[in-house]
This record gives sequence, structure tokens and C-alpha cells, in this order.
Amino acid sequence: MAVRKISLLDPIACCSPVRVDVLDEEQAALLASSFAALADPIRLRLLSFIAASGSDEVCACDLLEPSGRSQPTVSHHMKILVDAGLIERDKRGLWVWYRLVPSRLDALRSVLG
Amino acid sequence: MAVRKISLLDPIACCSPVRVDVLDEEQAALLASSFAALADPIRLRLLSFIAASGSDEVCACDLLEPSGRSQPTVSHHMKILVDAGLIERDKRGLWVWYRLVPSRLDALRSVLG
DNA sequence: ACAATACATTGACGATAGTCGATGCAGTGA
DNA sequence: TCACTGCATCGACTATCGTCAATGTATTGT
Repeated sequence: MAVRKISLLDPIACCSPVRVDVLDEEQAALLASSFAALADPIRLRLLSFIAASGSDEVCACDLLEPSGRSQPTVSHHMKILVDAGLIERDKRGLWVWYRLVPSRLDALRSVLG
Repeated sequence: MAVRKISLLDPIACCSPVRVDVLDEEQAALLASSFAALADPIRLRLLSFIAASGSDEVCACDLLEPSGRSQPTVSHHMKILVDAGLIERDKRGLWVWYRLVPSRLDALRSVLG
């Protein structure tokens, strides 16, 4: 039998006699690490800054001032977002450019409903 | 001027010359604490267990065995989920019943897109 | 009143996260 | 080759988190 796609709020979960599978430990750990990337105010602001920039790429140098954190701290947070797959990193010359990965955010969104 | 509703993946953010506001510190802190409640595999499994239960309420006593954690640990995690507004707690007699708060999950979902 | 039950709280522990100064490393330009 | 720049990594510190044994609290039944 095929494993059903899990969604925490799948209508089937509350309306159907068919029992939806519970997240197994592996799925839960993967999802938890993704949400953990969103569980910090600085990272949320960095993400929204890129989303609100008006362009699809933002230079790392433009993230320091609005975040109000030191350069190593911002670099640390951006690495966490990249490792979570929420943003992509592109180094060109001395500068590093970041852009969102909408498909990853869509994936997380779908888990919530 | 009215403050625009923020959405990290608002189409306007990437396609329009109009600049979308960045999350302020207060908004970011609130959202981060909500995502933090989802940033633990045990809590995700507890949530999905309630969603997959087939009923809209689940007794706390039924959460111990599937979580594989001690009673104080499960109680601790459920408190975090309740404080985040993701589930509601209802004590009736000796037992405590939990149910999801879909509107809160919807709210988080809307932030991601 | 008393014992038993279901859950919450406390206290302590190791593990992990956020932060920044100092330093390292790669790319640039002269 | 050498100084400079932009970003990453390291090391250390503090704070918070996940965990459980022990204990507390509220409710039930006798």
C-alpha cells in the first residue's frame, strides 16, 4: 500500500474513517530542522528583507545594517537558512548574493495545511 | 498610510516596484516563537498524532506511548504547543483533552506564502 | 478521611543555539 | 607580489532547550 502524503491538517484526518499515518521519526526530524531555521527573529527578518527587496537577489553586504547584527552573526544565520534549503547562495567575485527558494517555503507551508 | 500585510512570499515582493515592508522586530519575535514550537520532532509527531487520530480530541494519556517519552516530557511539550496557541487544552475530571487550533496553523501557513 | 489516579511542576543535567572579537581565506586591483 | 576587501570560520561565553526522576496538585472513588 502506498504511503499517504502527510499533512497535519489534512481534511481526511478529521473527517474520514481512514486513519492517516502519523509522522515517523525521520520525517519529523527533517521537518523540525526546517522549522528550526524559521524559529529565530533575525532569520525571519533576513528572509523578509530579501522577499521585500524588490529584486530576486540581495547582496550579503546589504543585510548587515538592517539586521543590526555583526558580520559573523549574519553569516552564521545565512548559513543556517542555506543549509535548510530556504535560500540559495551565489558567490560572484568578492560578493555573495542570496535569493529565496520558493519551492521549499511552499513545501513547509503545505505541511501546515 | 496603512501598513501592508506582510507575507514572505507575497508576489508583490518579487514583481512589483512597490516595496513591501520588512518584518519589524516585534512581528519577527512573535512569528519566531510560533515556529519554535514546531521546531522539535516530538512536538511535530504529537501534533500529527492528534490530526491523524480520527477524532477532534485526544486524551493526554494516549500521547505517552506513541511519543516514546516520559510523562513529564510529554507534558512539557504539550504546554509549549498550548502556549504557542497551536492546540487547546481542556481538563475534564482526571483527564486532559487536546485539540488542534486550525486557525493558528493557517496563520503560520499564510506567512510562508 | 484516605488511597489511588492523571497530569503539572521542580530541579538538575548535558546538549545545543545565538552572539561577537579575532582570525582565516579567496578574490581584486595595482 | 602585495595590500585590500568581503565573507567564512574559530573560540569562547552565556542562555536556552530537551530530558527525566522526584515531588506536588487536583480529582475520583471508597
